[in-house]
Amino acid sequence: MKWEDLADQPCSIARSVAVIGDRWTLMILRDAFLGVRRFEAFQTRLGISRTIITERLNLLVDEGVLAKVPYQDRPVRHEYRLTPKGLDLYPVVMAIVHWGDRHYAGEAGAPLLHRHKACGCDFHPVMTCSECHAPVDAREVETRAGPGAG
Amino acid sequence: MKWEDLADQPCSIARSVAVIGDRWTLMILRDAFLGVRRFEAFQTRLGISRTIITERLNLLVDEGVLAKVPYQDRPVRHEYRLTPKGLDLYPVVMAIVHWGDRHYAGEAGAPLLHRHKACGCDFHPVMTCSECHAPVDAREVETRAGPGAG
DNA sequence: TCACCTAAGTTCAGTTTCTGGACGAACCAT
DNA sequence: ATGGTTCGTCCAGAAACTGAACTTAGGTGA
Repeated sequence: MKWEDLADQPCSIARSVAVIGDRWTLMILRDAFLGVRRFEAFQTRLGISRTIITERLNLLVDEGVLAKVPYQDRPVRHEYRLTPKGLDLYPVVMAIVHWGDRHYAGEAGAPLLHRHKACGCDFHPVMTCSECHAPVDAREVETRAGPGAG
Repeated sequence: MKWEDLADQPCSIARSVAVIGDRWTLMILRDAFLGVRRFEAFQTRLGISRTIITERLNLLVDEGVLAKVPYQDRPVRHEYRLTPKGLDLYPVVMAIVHWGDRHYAGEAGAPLLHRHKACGCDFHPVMTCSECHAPVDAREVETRAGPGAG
């Protein structure tokens, strides 16, 4: 299998991974959620090849995860903003952050804290069931083919 | 920046992405959560180079995400099982699945359904606040440097 | 007016990584 | 003896990534 074929698999992970599943794309999304919007800022923060920044930003724009919005004319300059589809990735990003916090934080603790404005507390994300609202554990879930299976 | 440097960043996303953040590793984890345990099964299901399977499985074992457990002697054969650290990735995998279900499912619907045994319902994951238990939206969160910041 | 600066790319040679396919090791079944 | 299974390794060629220079379109200061 090749990368391009991932998008055609009857599997939501494969389809998502085809868009967001490489190292630099995930790092770009992290920065986007931290408020980074400009090409130069992504490039400087990540310190990777401009070619890759261009390519990844274009892919995310093509997929509707980011929108390219002009913020000045003469000369035209654009910034990259998360779309609603992009904002929907927040649980993915937070789940990854939380796993890193649990398993790779040093003695000092987590590099970043997240405060939930609604309640005012520092929090970590908890995955709950949409139906009974209880926290869900991997072993309590049964997976089976759905209507969109191949 | 190079891949190896990601693990040394004062950022939980970078550290996590250094381990799980490439296309094939995420696909291997998907299969692991679906019950796949053997080298041949991973290779056949993914249809990618055996070299990559070997390399990725070894990385995941080194990082304690999978454990290499012998299931027979003469000749010794191993299977790869999710460790508790690996099972902690379930929210990451489910968040990715859910994003794919929302934005890439065809007319037919989701390729896979997930039943929460505790309540018996098909569900999707909801990210909630560990403190007030309310669902969390990206715009309700304020991020700031934590004790482990660089 | 001229030199220099910024932002957002593009181009390209050289390096690293990935692929597909063959091969190897250690055993089992017939 | 021949073929099958499982889990790899090895290698040449293809694809992806890197770093550095270059481009475009305009702005700044002297």
